[in-house]
Formats: sequence, C-alpha cells, structure tokens
Amino acid sequence: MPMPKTEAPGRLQAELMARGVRMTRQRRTILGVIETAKTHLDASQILRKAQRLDPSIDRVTVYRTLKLLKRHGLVDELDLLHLRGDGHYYERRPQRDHLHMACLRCGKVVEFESRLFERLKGEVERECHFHIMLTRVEMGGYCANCRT
Amino acid sequence: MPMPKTEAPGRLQAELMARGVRMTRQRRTILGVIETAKTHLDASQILRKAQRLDPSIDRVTVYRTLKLLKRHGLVDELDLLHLRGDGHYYERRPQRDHLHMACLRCGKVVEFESRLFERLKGEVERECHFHIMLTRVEMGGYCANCRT
DNA sequence: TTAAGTGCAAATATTTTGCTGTCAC
DNA sequence: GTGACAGCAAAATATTTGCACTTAA
Repeated sequence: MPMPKTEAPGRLQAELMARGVRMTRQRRTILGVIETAKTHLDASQILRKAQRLDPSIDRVTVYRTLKLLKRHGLVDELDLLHLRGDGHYYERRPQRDHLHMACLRCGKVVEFESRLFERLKGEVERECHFHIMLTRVEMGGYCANCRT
Repeated sequence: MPMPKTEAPGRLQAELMARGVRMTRQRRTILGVIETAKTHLDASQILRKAQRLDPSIDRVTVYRTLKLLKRHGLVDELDLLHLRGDGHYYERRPQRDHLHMACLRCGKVVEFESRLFERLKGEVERECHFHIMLTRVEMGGYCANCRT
C-alpha cells in the first residue's frame, strides 16, 4: 500500500531533527518506511519499500541511515535467531523493552512486555554493577499453533 | 597454549557420537577448541585455533561443524551486539540459560545466571502459550570499570 | 563398501568504503 | 557557500554451495 508523499513527520524524523541531523528527502522516505512497518524489516526489505516511494534511493543510503539511527539509539537491531537469513531486522526503539519470541516452525515473531523483565534488569544493574543501555532478548520455540 | 593431541573426548564429542554422528579427526579438533575456549569465539577464531592443531583444517569445515552443532542444539549462537564485527560467537549450550552483558566501551562480556530469568521464561510459556527451546539475552551498557 | 565428510574453488549474502557530484541549511 | 549527504562502483566481510576425493563405520 503506497504511502502519501507528504506525510506528517514521524517521531524518528522529529527526534533526528531535534538533534540537529540534516533531513534529506531520502532519509524522510526511509524513516517513514521504518515507522509504518507492521513487522520487523531487514535492510533489503526497507530498501524495497523505500524504492517504491522513490526509485532513486540506493541500498547504501539505507545502510547509512540505519547506522545513523543505531548511533542515536533510535532503533534496535535484532536477528530473530536467523530464522529467515543472516541479516538484521530493525524496529523503532520502544518505550519499554520487550522480548521477542520467534517460532522455529512458522517463523512468526511475537513481542511480550513484562514487569519481570524490568525487575531482571534491575537485578543485573545491582548485582553486576552494569549500567544497561540497551537490551535484546530473543527466544526460539514453538507457538501455540505449531507446538506438538 | 597447545592442547594434547589425544584428549579425553569432551562432552560435545560424546553427545554427537551418542546421536550417531560420524566422528572425524577434524571434528574432534574443532570440538576440542570450542570446549576449551575461555571466551566466546567466532568462526575465524575457531579456525585459527584449530589450524594450530591441524593446519589442514579448512574454514568450510568449521562452518559445517558449527552448523551441525547448532542443528543438534549443542551450541548457542550470539552476536554480542556486534561490538567486534558482524560475525557470530559460539558457546557450548549451558545447563542453565544465562544473560550476556557486553560493555559498550571496553567490550568485555560478562555472563549472569538468574532465578528471575527462569521465572520470566515460565511467565512467557504460560502467558504466550509459547514453548521455549532456546534463549538469547544480550545487554549493552557500561561495566563497573567503564561507567562514568 | 558406501554414505557421509573433507578441501578447494567459486558463489552468495551482507555491509562498508572511496569518490565525485549534489543539496540542506 | 559549505559541510554533510547521495549515488555509483568496488571492496570487505561472512557464510554457503558444487564437486571430486577421502574416510569412518
């Protein structure tokens, strides 16, 4: 489904501009793709979707934009246990951390937020004297539909 | 430090043989490297260490052996947040799952076992109707020495 | 004996870099 | 105007595949 050419600037774009990052046509497009994604996309999928909106966008620009977003802590990088290849998947960094459960059979990825995980982070900070900046939790297993 | 040529068969080797997997000289060497590793090694590091014991070992054989071990659930694959490149790191699958804390400044990786994490898995199994087979937890942040 | 495994070469996949011209501010 | 950014080509990195020879069981 095509996206309107002139879209309300999303949170990512606003965040970057607030930090004084130069906003180009290409970046706006790529950020839009990431913000409106309904699933976790990898670099190639982001490229394909971006090129539907602006065919001149280059693969390299996608990588550079992803790197920029990572540097600013605005996206998280996942590999979803490599169920679908060796690349990485991206999602806007959420307010609260969440876990990713990937079904080893059907490949579906479900997210889960948990108080217990927040407590676990607290425990790590205290016990390990480790100041957590980002987390990444991926679990492989079988979802309700696929479990035998 | 060089390893004795004839080593007591480690747990990995025993596990594979119990499952009827053919045991070759090369595999024995590679399994030995993984079992005696003191840190998380990537494919290239495993290759280098294996070649010190048997220079004829090929990179491809390392990848094939790692794939075999993954298929049998005998090693876990990590990427340690790509602090040291885009490859993957391997560790023998532990009795109890643990978390990996990687320092964004010095790169040190610390492991942590937690009851709370076991409870979290239980919660996921119940709430999400998801049967967990493997987990992977990586946290980036600053260790006691590096935190400002 | 023979199916599975190995090394070698080449292919594929993913990401990065160098350079030149362009654009946001 | 100028420093940051884009596109293109090529390189670098990581992993897999095809094939002929070798070896564990």
